Amino acid sequence: MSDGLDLAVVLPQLMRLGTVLNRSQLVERAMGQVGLPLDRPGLTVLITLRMAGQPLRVGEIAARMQVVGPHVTRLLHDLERADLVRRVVDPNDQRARLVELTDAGAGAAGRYLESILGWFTGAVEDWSEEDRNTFGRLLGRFVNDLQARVADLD
Amino acid sequence: MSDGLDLAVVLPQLMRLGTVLNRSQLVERAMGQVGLPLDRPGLTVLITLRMAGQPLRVGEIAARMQVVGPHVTRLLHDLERADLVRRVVDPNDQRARLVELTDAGAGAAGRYLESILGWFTGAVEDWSEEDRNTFGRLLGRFVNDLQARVADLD
DNA sequence: TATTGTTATACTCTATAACTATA
DNA sequence: TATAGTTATAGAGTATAACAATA
Repeated sequence: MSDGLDLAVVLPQLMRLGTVLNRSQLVERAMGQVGLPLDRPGLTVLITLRMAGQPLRVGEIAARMQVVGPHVTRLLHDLERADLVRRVVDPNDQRARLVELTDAGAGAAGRYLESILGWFTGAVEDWSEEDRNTFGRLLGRFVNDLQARVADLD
Repeated sequence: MSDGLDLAVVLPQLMRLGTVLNRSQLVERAMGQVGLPLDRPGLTVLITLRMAGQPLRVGEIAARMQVVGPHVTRLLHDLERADLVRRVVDPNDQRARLVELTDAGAGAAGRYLESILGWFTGAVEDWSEEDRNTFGRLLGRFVNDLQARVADLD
């Protein structure tokens, strides 16, 4: 009932969750369904752009992915060669580049998102609507609290 | 209120959670507090053994970490050189090795766990006890359901 | 012949440092 | 001088393949 007891239960769950999300062949499976082979971080770029709903600067993509700039540059190189994204000069700042999805890229990102969403749907489809809502609310709060603490470390 | 809507909210949260858990300097900070520098997967081995509460075979450690055997062998090499674990032949099977924590290893694992647990404690210390319990319950169910689905893919 | 673990090697992902170009 | 991005290089983490020892 105390904090310590709760956390002793929650922590292993979180570790397992991290493993499930990162190490399972979830992304590879989605690639099979979508039929467009891509490396994982490249797919993350695509999904980041898709969820943003607008072109983003290279630096902004890096910030949202929580990786470092040069890494994104390399990923964009491959995505551009595959004609999934396009780099255009930011009209407001000649130094910056705006990265936008091509039609092919937007389509692929959408299908990937659909595939991954569908996979998660199965995990909660037997839940009551109340449990789903409660879980979504508490999970959001938890992630926010964790992120705030991470931010404090800087 | 529909499945799709819930998931559209939950999925980004999960992605953020994965980032927080993996990419934040959580482990590095714990190392600073504990004062024993270690690489992340090596620490995972230590914690895996500590949570098991008993010596484990190399293969069993790999299974729990969801990595491949040879990788664990390499990690154990370093941990053994640092006198944190010890490999003994399994009396029941001469092929197998039982890996056990040394006193130093058990101490370090305990301090690491304490440090990391303490960090998470802060994230939920303002929550009501009911919310904490509910969250723990639903999170456990969610992870179980996800893992079951992952297992089905094999 | 199947299983446990090890060695050797290669691949994926990400970071750091040095640089170019605009501001 | 500071900022946006790129290029080149290095490092951490993990996988695959080939092998040795025991079952």
